[in-house]
Amino acid sequence: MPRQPEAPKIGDNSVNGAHLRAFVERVERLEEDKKALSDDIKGVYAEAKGNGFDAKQMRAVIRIRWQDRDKRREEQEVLDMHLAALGLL
Amino acid sequence: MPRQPEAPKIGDNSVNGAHLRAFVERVERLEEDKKALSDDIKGVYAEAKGNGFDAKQMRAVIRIRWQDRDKRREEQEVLDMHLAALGLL
Amino acid sequence: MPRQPEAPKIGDNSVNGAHLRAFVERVERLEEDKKALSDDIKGVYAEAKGNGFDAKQMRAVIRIRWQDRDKRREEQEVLDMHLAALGLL
Amino acid sequence: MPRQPEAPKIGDNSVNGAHLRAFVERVERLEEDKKALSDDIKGVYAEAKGNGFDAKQMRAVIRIRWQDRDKRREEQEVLDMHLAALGLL
DNA sequence: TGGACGAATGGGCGCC
DNA sequence: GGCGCCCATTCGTCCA
Repeated sequence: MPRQPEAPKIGDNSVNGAHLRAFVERVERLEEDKKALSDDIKGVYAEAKGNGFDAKQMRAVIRIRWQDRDKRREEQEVLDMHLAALGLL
Repeated sequence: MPRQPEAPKIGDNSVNGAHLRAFVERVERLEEDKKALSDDIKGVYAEAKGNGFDAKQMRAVIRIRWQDRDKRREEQEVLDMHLAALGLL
Repeated sequence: MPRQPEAPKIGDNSVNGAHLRAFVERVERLEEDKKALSDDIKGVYAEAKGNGFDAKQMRAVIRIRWQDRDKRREEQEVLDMHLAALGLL
Repeated sequence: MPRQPEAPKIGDNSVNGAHLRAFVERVERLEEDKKALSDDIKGVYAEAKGNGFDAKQMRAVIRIRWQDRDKRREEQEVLDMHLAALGLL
């Protein structure tokens, strides 16, 4: 018998609601922080623009650097997989 | 003559580069924090799921509450405008 | 007066319907071809698996090679942008 | 003794590598074709849009027709099974 | 207003 | 055979 997560039960409404509310509020709080960071980032771009830099260029640079990091990590993974496949890890 | 921000000049390369680098790194730092928050949010959804709540529903709830807040604020603004128009504010 | 694309007019129903149908059928045909390719790809992975290769590893390799190509293209773009910013392009 | 596919052996590296490379390139080729088709599909949607049709609606239509086709096929299968059960097929 | 970006949904896949 | 993860596509939002 598949044990799906308990559906909300009558009688548990209030406690359940409180539980749900807590989760919802945690998410909302985090989302607010996230939005604040987004605004900060925009601010930095605006400041950079005021100093003669182009946002498009900056984004391109950042993307490259990001890809570099990702690529390094992934290459490491591939290497590990190959080593593991050879029984050397 | 409209004074648009100075384009990068040859000869300023090093100082300019340092300047650009600073902006780039500030953005990258903020982006990392933002990503961390995104992950936290996912964590909360996962935890909620483990307690029998559905992420999709939660998102719907959060969207509604968000709209409500916006609506309230807007209504407050309208009210303030009316009061101001009546010289009561 | 903003000229938004003509809304379907009463009386044009049949011609309009024929027009829409033509677009829909073109998309459907292309989607079928695409699905066929997806199946081919699965076939190749299956064949490779039959020869002792692991799909996960292959995917990792392909992803890396793909990133390489992308990265090259993007770096070229960044270079072009920098050159353009210096008035050298 | 169950003959599971040979794991890559040390000493077979080069031939193995060539083999793997062949599979990888076949996949990459197919993926490119697939991407080309995706782009074609986008092109059709763009063209339709230019003729006043909405992509979202078109997608809905296509989805419905797809489901219909599936349903028809399934019903046909059921019918065939019944006919076969009656020795009429 | 169209394009770019991030988030969200749905489907495919392997694991248990 | 169900479950959770991962990827592809799609949808909404923001900026130019």
